[in-house]
Amino acid sequence: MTDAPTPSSPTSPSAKAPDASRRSERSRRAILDAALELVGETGFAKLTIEAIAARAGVGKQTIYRWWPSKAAVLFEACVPEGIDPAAIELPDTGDIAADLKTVLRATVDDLNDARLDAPTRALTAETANDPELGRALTEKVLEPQLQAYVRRLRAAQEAGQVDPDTDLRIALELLVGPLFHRWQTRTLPLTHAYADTVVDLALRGLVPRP
Amino acid sequence: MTDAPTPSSPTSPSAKAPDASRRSERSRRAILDAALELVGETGFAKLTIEAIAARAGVGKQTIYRWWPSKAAVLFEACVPEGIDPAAIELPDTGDIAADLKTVLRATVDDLNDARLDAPTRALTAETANDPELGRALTEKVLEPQLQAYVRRLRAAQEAGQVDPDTDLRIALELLVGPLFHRWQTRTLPLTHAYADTVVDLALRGLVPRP
DNA sequence: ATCCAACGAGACGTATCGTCTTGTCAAGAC
DNA sequence: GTCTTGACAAGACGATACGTCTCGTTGGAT
Repeated sequence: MTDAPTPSSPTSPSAKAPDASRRSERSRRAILDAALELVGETGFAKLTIEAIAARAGVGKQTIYRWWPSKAAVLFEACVPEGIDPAAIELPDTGDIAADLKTVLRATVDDLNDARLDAPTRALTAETANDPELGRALTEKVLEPQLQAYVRRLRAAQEAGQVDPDTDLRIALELLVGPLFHRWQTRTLPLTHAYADTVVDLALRGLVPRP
Repeated sequence: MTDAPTPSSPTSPSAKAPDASRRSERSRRAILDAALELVGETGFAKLTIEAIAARAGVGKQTIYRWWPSKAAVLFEACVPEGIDPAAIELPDTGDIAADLKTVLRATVDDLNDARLDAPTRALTAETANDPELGRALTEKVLEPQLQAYVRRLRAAQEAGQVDPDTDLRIALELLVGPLFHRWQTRTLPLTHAYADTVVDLALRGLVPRP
């Protein structure tokens, strides 16, 4: 925690400092691919660092050197690094209800996709034990998407389709919260019809009062 | 649920059938108490069967004999068996908005209570890897509460405070979904003010149209 | 061309798993 | 009152995965 490996950087909080410029991209990709394969085959609970290393044809140390946990590996495998948070944009046809239905239907499709569902559930669950992962997931994935909702809702607000006094952050949660709740609890199926109804109900609460 | 301990049932799918009538209630309580203590001290991830057994002064086999997983132990420790699902009732003062705010504020307080927060998060997370636990949690804890919401909303519907065409199951999710979303993602704090705003926004979408 | 840290491989000690064995004990059977 | 039975506490056991640590080897930086 307190020692600096290279004398040039005494402020480094972490113990060692591997040289990223010498890192093997080939090994990195093999590790991420192996992790994705294995999590699909055996699930996250049975996923082990040793199995990832074996499948990737890689020494265990190479994994431990660059990632703090198997969750971090899977996170990087699922979330491409080079996404620009500001580039995420919701459609804007001028009809807020139609646009929200389009987006929430797409979200429903994603959550029903087995390939995305398993890793997403695993990572979401792991945030309960791994606050650092939770922060990364929120910052890199969740918040950029939520901010896109806020921007779209603000446009609707300026167009007079949403009550000007409404807190858009809460408005957004009124839309995605129910979807998220059903997905997490598996109480009832996630369908396009459900997404549409949520939008209709939420919007009736968001439109300006006469 | 379906097995008979006496050898008269050869169709029992499981291997053995321990005799529940000879079970030691003393050991059972010691195990549940130890599990609760340890999960508070070290968290669910570091909770082990061996540690529970040691703390409880119990042989490991006694745990393996009666519970399938550490999650099942914690579940039983958190959820008293003798609760009547139908006995859960939301307040009904005739004012649906006030009643919902009362209940959601109480839920906020529960979720902010560290003693309840840790085990609840652990169990919720574990459902991603343990479908059986998820089913038990839904059936014994979640659904009884959600049904209480539905009953209260139906009363409001019959009193003309909620649109008669509204699907009450989705209405309920519009209320609890946002709370649940904030709790899970830890994006923003859960406050009474937030609960109130959610109720106001949701209800404006649920009131009958003029 | 040289250097050196990352690399693949895997040995190592530790921790926990879930099963199995042993002797003790209390409740029901006789 | 004695006998039988099965849960119990304790812990040995082999298996598995952890995270650290050598080993040579190798490929990118200079």
